[in-house]
Order: sequence, then structure tokens, then C-alpha cells
Amino acid sequence: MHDIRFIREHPDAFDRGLARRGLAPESKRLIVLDEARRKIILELETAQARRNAASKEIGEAKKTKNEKKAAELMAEVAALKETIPAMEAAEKAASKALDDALAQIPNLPLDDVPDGKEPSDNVEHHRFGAKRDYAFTPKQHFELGEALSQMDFETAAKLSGARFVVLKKGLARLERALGQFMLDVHTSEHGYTEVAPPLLVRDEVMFGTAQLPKFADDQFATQGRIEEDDLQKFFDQLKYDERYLEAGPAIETRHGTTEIPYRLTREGLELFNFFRAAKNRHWLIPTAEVPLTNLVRESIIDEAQLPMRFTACTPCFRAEAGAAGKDTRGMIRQHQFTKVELVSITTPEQSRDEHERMLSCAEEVLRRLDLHYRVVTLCTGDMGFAAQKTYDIEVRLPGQNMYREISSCSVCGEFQARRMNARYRAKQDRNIRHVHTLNGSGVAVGRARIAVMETYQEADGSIAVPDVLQSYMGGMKKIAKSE
RNA sequence: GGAAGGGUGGCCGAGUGGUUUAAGGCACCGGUCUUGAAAACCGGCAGGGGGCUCUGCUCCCUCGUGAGUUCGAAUCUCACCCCUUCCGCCA
Repeated sequence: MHDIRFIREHPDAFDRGLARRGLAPESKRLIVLDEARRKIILELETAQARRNAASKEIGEAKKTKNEKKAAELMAEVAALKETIPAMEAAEKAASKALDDALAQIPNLPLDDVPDGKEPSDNVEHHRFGAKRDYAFTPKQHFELGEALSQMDFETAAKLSGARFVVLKKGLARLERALGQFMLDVHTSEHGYTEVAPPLLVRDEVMFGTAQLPKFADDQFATQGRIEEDDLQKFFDQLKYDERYLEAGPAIETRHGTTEIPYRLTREGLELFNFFRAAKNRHWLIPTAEVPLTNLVRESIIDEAQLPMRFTACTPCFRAEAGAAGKDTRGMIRQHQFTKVELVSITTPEQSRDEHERMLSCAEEVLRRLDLHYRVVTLCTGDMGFAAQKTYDIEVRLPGQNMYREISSCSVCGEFQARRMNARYRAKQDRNIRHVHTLNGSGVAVGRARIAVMETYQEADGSIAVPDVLQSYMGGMKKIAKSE
């Protein structure tokens, strides 16, 4: 969420930032909304101030027995009480219009983010390791997994549909081992606090990290249950407004009378669906970034507590609404996957350095697994909604013969903090300011398993267990087919 | 799912219709004292927003949220949200 005061004071810089993302200018429209808002606030507050002053004068007039003046003042207050409610409603509407508009606008890129439109415009930052030579043609992870009878898409489809998988034996354990290993590295060596967060969260939490309102279609949510009382309340609210209720076709009853039933209009149905969806709903987290970042929502933290660093290994759930046809084979893009997440809460001064640090924490995991990867700085056109700057780590998948994203580390500035109302009290001047937030995968466990499988595959289709994982695998050195 | 009790500044907490302009404490900041620190004492200290002649002055809103009653609401009424405890069910 942007600061309207910044936009008001730096409209050109704001629009330039949007332009770098390939977006049309917004400052003019926002400033118009803001001016409308401030105008009505001024009117409302003038009326309120007069009402308050007159009320005090009433007391004084009564004290001095000036009944005539008191009566006049009371008439004035009565008149103000007629007009103030409408102004209050107008003020609310104007503020909401501005907030709704602001909520739809993505964060601005930092100066050093490369300009570009597409992933191909991302800039390589550095590499670790090198492509390996194989004496055979490396297979893709799903070929390996299915041949081992430890990765089963068909059964998963019976249970849950496409984009799910059942893992067994060594591959199931490899998933667990990777998560444990990563958490241990981050907690015991990188200073992150391990958290086991809720996987189901409220609307406002999803808004805080900016999954809502814009990306609702990408999320899974639980369905609220509607009871009879709720339904009655819903229809009471409609009040036979013809936008929502209309007369249906007449029905001849058994008794020869004609009844004209009411039914929902299209808009009424939409309203009903909205009402039902919002009732007792929870969202399934698409990433632990959501609960971890929101840990500090609606609070004022002492600067001495910063930076805060949180990590969690959780399942993540994504509807993959816009990904039809993409990565349909294998486990690259699933509705459910495991990820170790890193989140930092910092002061504005710390966030840039913390971003570099977070990247190196994520990289360390891949280094110890001895996986070849490259780091790219995302271009302005490829960055996520909330990010100011993002590094992606792309791991080499020899079977796919591609580099694929395995981690994404973003600094968000105060963009999310504003949405969450997360602030800190500065040590120096005791002022309250918004914190900065950062998030990164440290790293995606599902994709790390794929990378291990494809990188460590052997000619016979078995998979060597990387040294650092063997202790997490009960000493297992090789994942091979077993009866 | 049932019942009861709650939601007040960064934190704790008083306040059940009218100097609440929200007591008091803790924390924090400044000062006095001290070789220094602690203690003690003195002073300051909620958040958000608007306006202006903008280092300042001033106004508005906020006691979970929204509506209502009233000349007047933290306080009363209604609805909703959230939390806690107990009971039931349950891994």
C-alpha cells in the first residue's frame, strides 16, 4: 500500500516507478480522489468543530440565563445534526475509494532494479557450481520417480486431481530430510527463529501481505457454512431492492391461485455468493510468508528488537489459476508443496543489507547440497506485486536441461507494513515509523527434491543421497528401487 | 456445538450516563543529584487524520467494529468481529 502523501508530493517519481513496471500513470487519478477526500474532511470537520463549539456555548448561555441565545444555538446544533451524517457518509465513501484504488497498485521498483518487460530481461547476478557431465542422458525427475515406484501421479489424481502427487519411501523421506536440513541451517547458523504458524488465515492477513484483494483467484479458501439464520439475515439486508430481487414467473397453485415468487437477480446472486464465501472463511496460505510477516501486524515494536528473523517449513497451497498448460508434467507446479520460508522485519535503514544477507542464507542451502545454480535480479516487469527488488535463485535441472526458480528473495520496503499497520519506535527520535519487510524461500523443498533427483541420478535410475542429507535419511546413501 | 465472562494508550490497569481534557503503575525520553551508575526526586510521554501564517499553532476522529438511545456515551441498547474460561466432541 502506498502512502498517498508521498504520491501527492512526488507524483512524477511515482508515475515513473509505475512506468518502469510497464504500467500507466496513476498519480493524477489518485490525487483527484485524495483531493475529494480532503475536501469533504474539511467540510465535515468544520461542521463538527462548530457543533462542538456551539454545544459548549449552550452550556455557558444557560449558565448566564441567556435563554434566547441558548435557543438560537440549540437550533443551530439541531440544523448541523441534520447535515453531518451525510458528510460523514461522504467522507467514508471518499476514503474507501482512495484506499481501494491504492490497494490495487503494486510496489515501486528500487533504482538499481533492471528495467525490462519479461523474464528474459532479468539480469544474471552470479553463479555457483557448473553443469555436470553425465555419461548417459539425464532423465527428468518424474521419469526417475515413477521408475522407482516412489512418485505416483495416477493415484494422486484419484485422491485430489491434477497437480498433486503421492510420494513414498525414499522420496517421501527425502522431502522430510530436506526440510529438516534447511531449518537446521537457518535456525542454528543464520539466526532465524523457527516458527510453526497457522496454515489457515483470515482475510485481513492475506491483505497484509498483498495476496488480497488482487490475487484471490490464485488462492484456496475454506467454504463458510451458511445457517438458516444467516440466510434470513441476508434476505433481510436485500430489503426487496429490485437490483437484487425480481419477480419470477407466475406459478399456478393447486388451489387455483396465482403466486409470483421473488428470485435473485444476477447481481443478487453475486451478492449472495460473496456473502456466503466471506462467511467464516479461511484462506490456505500460499506461502509461509503470509503468517510469518503478519506476526508483527498491528503492533509497535521497539527498535532494539529489530531485525527480527523468522523461518518455517510449511505446506503451501496455490490454485495456479493462470497456469493452465504450464508445467503439467511432473512436480514443478503443484497445488500443494512444501517450502522453507525466511522472513525478516527490519528498520528502513537495514532492509537493503538484510536482502543481501537473506539471499546468501538461501544460497547456503544449495551450496551445501552442491547444486549448481545462478542468481538473477528480476527486471521491473517480472517482479511480484509487493516487491521493491527481487533476486531469484534458479537451480540447474539436468533432466529438464533448464534453470528453474527454487527461491525468490524480495525486499518489500514499507509496502506490506502499511497494509498490516506494522510499525516500530525509533531509538533516536522516538518516532513511530513503518517497519520494512522481506521474504525469501530458503528454499522450496519440492523443487529442491527435484533438483537433487535430477542432479544426483545415476545410470541405473537410482539417486545418490547428498552427503549433508545422509544423517537426515537414517544413513541412507542411495535411493533405489526396492520390492 | 452449548454456557459464561471479557476487548480501555507501547504494556498492565481504574473507570457502569456529566471537571475523562481517560486516573494510577510499568516501560521509555529529558533533567536534578552522583567520580560514574543505580536509587530517589522533578518534568515529559497514546494513535490516526485535516487545516494554516508549518522547528509551531489549531481542529476532527478513535476506549474491538458498526448502528442506535440521549442535551451529553468508554459507560445504556442492538448487531457483528475477536479473545478467554468451562462443558461437549475430537487428533
